Amino acid sequence: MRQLPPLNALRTFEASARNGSFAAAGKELFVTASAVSHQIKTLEEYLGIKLFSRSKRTVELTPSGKQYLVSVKHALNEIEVATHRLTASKETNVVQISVAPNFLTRWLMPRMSRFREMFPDIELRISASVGLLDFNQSSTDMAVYYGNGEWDDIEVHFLQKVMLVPVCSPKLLEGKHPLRDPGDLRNHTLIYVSTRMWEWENWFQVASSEYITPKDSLQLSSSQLTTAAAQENLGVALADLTLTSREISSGNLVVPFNIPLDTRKAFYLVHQKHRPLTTAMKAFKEWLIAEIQAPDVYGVESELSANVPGTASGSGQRQ
Amino acid sequence: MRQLPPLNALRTFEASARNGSFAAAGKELFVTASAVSHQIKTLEEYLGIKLFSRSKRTVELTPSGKQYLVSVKHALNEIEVATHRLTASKETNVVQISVAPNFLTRWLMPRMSRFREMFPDIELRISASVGLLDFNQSSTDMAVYYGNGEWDDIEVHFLQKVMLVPVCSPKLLEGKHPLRDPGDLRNHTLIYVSTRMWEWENWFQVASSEYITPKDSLQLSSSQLTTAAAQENLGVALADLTLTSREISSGNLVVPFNIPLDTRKAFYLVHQKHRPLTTAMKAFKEWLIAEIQAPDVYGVESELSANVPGTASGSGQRQ
DNA sequence: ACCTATCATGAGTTTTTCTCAGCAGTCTCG
DNA sequence: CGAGACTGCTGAGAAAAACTCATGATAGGT
Repeated sequence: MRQLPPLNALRTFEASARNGSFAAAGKELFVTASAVSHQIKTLEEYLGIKLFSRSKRTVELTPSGKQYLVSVKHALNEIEVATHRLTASKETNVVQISVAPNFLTRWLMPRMSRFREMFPDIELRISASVGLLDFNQSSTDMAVYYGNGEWDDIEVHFLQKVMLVPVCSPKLLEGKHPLRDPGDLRNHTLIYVSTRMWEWENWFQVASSEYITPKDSLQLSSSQLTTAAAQENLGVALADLTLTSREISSGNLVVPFNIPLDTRKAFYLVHQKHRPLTTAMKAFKEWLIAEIQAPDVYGVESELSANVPGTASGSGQRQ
Repeated sequence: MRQLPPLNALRTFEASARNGSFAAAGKELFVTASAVSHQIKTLEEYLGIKLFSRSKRTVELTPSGKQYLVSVKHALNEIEVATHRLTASKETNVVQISVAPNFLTRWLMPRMSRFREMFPDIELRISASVGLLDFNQSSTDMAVYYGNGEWDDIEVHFLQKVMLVPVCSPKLLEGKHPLRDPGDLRNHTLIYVSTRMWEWENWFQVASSEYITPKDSLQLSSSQLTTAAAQENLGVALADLTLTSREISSGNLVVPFNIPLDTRKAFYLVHQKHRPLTTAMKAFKEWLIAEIQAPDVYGVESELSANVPGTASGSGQRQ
């Protein structure tokens, strides 16, 4: 048997806290400020704890109130999302997708137009976000995660491995410090993603070379920025081969050493378990899977051979 | 502005679903079955969706109802836990702890009496559980997790690394297939934890030996069982040195090769972020940290040398 | 100093929720 | 087979909860 507080009072509490005022909360709930005051009083009496500290003109949450609000907000939000999901037509043609930023800008965005051609009726609402999300707390339908694929309580579908290779601007190769073997990197700036400092170290291991302390190093917060920095001739970064295929084939980036580091991480398409997919969701999922298995439009593989050591300097002519 | 369904009706809905009957739900809520019926009807009208399918004598959840129930239950549970946490005296001397099974039985249990001596007033309520838990959904105060320490939104405190070494019964060494170097393991049964099949392979890598296909293999579901199986002379298992120190020093288990595999995983003490700890919680946390740093009571380190290759057969005399 | 905004409180009103009574269907057991 | 025990639905009236209004108090802005 459950022991629950007066639930309607919780709704009033949450609105009051959010608005920072009983009067404002009353307006939102279409009742008078007096009604709000009564409700809060009831709740406080039930709990035996003051949730707001009153200073005759303004109200402010007490520490207990703040703590309680977090959970109440979370719970009400879940109810709201669940109710909306239930009420919303089963056959909407809108799909809300949250995508790992790098995958979004370098893979999905360039292919969006192809999806829209195939499914002009389906509206994709895309947002970028790192890390996991709680499907019970957001109205997001599906997501593209970056990681090792080990997540609980969600349906996971493998999309694509992430293999890192060093990339740099073609100009870098024209400088006085050539890149003939991995050890030559000591004369260059290594660009790190600050949360994944170990990647360069691992790469040197794979390249059967000792880890070198680079001339300079540059730390940036995301792989998007490191790739951009490499392109701006700021040094050498580690980037995924597939995701940078456009820059490589256009000659904006070159691969001085075609030695890939297997990060053991990948991109995955995920969605809620036990949830029947709408037609639109199914269409997106199937398109994504088919598209990712299709041969690369930009033909990296063939181009790449022109950018590996030996012929690398030749590719610099374009830029 | 929020768009919430009638919240009291949700409480009734949840109780009805849980009890599988309006009458039973009524009893639980101290109202008549009629009141329950009215409430459910109101909710269904609000949603525009039937939650129960009525068959004139019994009610059953519709698919939509089932789906909705999951979220409603989750949300109400969170409210209940939060309310209870708020209401409960700030200075209770009860601490609820969820502990990884292997750590519980092999480390915490043997030391519990020491804690009780030091803090006779504090009552520990301990349960074993694998994987993560949601502190917003359970009244657990703290937990000991096994993993890589990368968890979001919780306070994490490192306790102890997990280093795996092969262990077996001393009798095994007396058999006709001695264990002189890792390759000799091909003549024995290797015991695996079924969810962590790769550990043996990694160990052979560390032991600079090729991965061998063992004579037999045995898969068990937890490291508790694999250790027990090794002790029962069923083969060779990988076990954590610290956690099996008692068995090793008592001679029930021996370490044929003192080559540890660093699993990169460890035990961590975790609790909610931003939550002020009670005195009892602080006491347990500090005791645990101090205890884990204290020199091992069973003096494994000194004993161990007697159980490594060369002198290993000698340790078999005890058992 | 005065006007306005905000909140508390208690009495009275409105709205919501609950009970009761009656009806109907179904399962059980003698 | 049929009476009795359950279970659920419904509508009307009763009970409870929620809301409004009036009043008072206090603080901030002008």
